[in-house]
Amino acid sequence: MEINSKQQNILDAASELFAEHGFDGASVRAIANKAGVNVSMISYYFGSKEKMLEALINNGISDSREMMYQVLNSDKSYLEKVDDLVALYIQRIHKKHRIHRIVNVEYANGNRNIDFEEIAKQKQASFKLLEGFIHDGQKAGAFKKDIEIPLIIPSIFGTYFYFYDNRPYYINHYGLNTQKSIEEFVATKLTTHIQNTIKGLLTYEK
Amino acid sequence: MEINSKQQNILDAASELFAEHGFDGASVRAIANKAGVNVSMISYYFGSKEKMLEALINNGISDSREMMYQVLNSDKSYLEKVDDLVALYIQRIHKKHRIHRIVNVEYANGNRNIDFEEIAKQKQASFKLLEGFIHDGQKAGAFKKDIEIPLIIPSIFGTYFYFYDNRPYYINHYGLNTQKSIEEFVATKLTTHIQNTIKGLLTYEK
DNA sequence: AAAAACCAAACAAACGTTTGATTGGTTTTT
DNA sequence: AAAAACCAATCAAACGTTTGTTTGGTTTTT
Repeated sequence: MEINSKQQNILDAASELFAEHGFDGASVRAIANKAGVNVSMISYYFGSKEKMLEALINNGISDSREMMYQVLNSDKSYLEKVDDLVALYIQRIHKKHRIHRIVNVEYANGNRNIDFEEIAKQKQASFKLLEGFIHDGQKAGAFKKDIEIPLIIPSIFGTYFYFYDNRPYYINHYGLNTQKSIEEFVATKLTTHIQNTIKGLLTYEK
Repeated sequence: MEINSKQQNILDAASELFAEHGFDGASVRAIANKAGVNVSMISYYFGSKEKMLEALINNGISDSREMMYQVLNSDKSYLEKVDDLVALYIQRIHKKHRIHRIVNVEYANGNRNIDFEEIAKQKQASFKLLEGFIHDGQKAGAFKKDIEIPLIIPSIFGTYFYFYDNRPYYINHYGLNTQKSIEEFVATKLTTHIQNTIKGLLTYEK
């Protein structure tokens, strides 16, 4: 499905309102209003509210394998690659945090009949890449044995999302008054924290 | 506000449906139906749907300081205390994961006018305890310097929630076919993973 | 002039809430 | 101790509003 600029306006508005209020909490009228179009345009362009959500998801998620390859095939050390990988993950998820949030919620409750197969495939492929990298690092002696690899992604993305969900608290705690200062915090302190967490996990021996 | 058994039935039903479908996605009729009461009982007992949510939250969240004291005042080593602390966190959050999920969502979007002050106070007190513990461990040389302490909680809770949100994936990956096997996985592999993550974070030197 | 884009209005369905009546049991008055 | 008053609990029905979607017609683009 190709998306023209007006359709993109609608998807952008929907993305913001879905992320903020949830699918059920964001009415088509509110979305149309925010996008500056007539309510009926949503059905006209997408068929229904639910299909609009599907279009939103399919348009928003992009493959990350290409960029992972670049990181993994550099000539840096294993631990430096961990840093780069985490930074890449956070950067990508933060850029599209609204859509990731929506996908997460809708995937978790499974109420909408949306096809998540394509996303599941990408996740699986991305995981295989990560798994191979960890195994290589273990063989090379850079990482310890006994790592629960499937739980690494939750540690990275989960930390980010929990931080983001509790933004009001951290904005107050760190004095992040502008959008820019939040961006900076994510790119620096939060990213560094997660990098240290993962490097610690991969090297920590009881 | 004191809660009788019938009111508790309603809150239990609401807890399940809110966690599954979100506040807007769970209708009062569905909740009343699940609880086996008449629709009007919700307004009758709680005043409104939103006030029921407030009662649900206030009744569900319990103070964790007492149990934290016990862990922190034991005669174990710093790293053993980290293990105990993480296990305590996960155990408590998992026991009431529905309510924690709801609180997280509603706190994040801030659409409902619910008073989160009491919860914020508990979080802050709990954080101060953790912060003191980390500082002590740093002085004792058990933990490294330069730890972003406010981000430790996101690393613990975030990992758990991301895992829980993506249950379908992990159920398939680990073959967790029964509720019991999920409970066991959370108490063993997931808890161990998070313990290792935090211990790694606290001791990892670049 | 045919096709695509757009819109105000209307639609049935679902929403949270309120209503007025009824119940069964307790308290107060006679 | 019988009669009257009272009460919380419960219910089906209806309230006004909002929901997502469709309609029929107009405007704009090709």
